[in-house]
Amino acid sequence: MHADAPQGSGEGRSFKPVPLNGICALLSDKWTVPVLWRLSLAADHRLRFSTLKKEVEGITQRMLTLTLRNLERDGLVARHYFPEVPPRVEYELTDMGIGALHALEVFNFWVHDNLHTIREHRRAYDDGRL
Amino acid sequence: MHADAPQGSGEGRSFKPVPLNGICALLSDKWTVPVLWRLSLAADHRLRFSTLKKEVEGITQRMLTLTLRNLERDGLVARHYFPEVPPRVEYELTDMGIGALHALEVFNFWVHDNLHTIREHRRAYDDGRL
DNA sequence: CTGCATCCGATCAGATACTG
DNA sequence: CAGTATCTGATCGGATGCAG
Repeated sequence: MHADAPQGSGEGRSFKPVPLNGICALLSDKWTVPVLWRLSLAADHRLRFSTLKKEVEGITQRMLTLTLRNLERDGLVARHYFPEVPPRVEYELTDMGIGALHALEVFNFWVHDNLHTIREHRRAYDDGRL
Repeated sequence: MHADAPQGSGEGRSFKPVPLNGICALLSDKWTVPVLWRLSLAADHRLRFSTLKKEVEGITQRMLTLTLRNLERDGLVARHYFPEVPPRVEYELTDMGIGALHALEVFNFWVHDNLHTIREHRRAYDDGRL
């Protein structure tokens, strides 16, 4: 556990000052997390393009293609092409992709726990602004 | 520990399907994490506007203002105004702000551990594309 | 089925100038 | 010092049409 890391005191692991920028951009891409998430729910972490398009709420074909390209480029997703007719393509979550999702779990829980409070803050703030 | 959460099996905590969207947007705002981070490094989690502007690498006045407004609105940062001449304003990380940063630690470590691998994947992918 | 190309409106973010 | 206002180029993302 590294519950106190921000202070940078000796915790066995030297704490690098926000390397988040750059790679973090990947996960702020609006569709990357939903896509990774949907893949993680599949039995073998594999889904076809068309399935993803259907089941990732609201994504367009263009955005799904771009998102998958970036994820493939970064090694979070593997692309499997089957030259049949009609063609079939499956996308598979790699081990690193699974790791990324796991690394976001704690944050996910935090959001879940604090969503209500944040919403209230927003309402209070907006009320004072009218 | 909830190392297996994505499958949604009973782990004591019901796993909500990606509530990340919406609030997650906050933290994908490019400047929010750097600003929160810089505040967390201050002795009492407080810094003046001008200090932040100087020490958050590359941020413009406009973006700093907007970022701080959003963080204040969400309750992650508190604004303290001192009506002196010249005016002074301090921004303080709230407990919730500290919590948000902690919730991102695991991801931060993941990025640190995988940055090199991701870069290599990118290079390999880009080479194949020329 | 999968995916690329194009057009186009909406939003983002930098630079600059001005105020209490 | 700590903002606000405006202008503007860049990027994002949706819609549509076409191709292997």
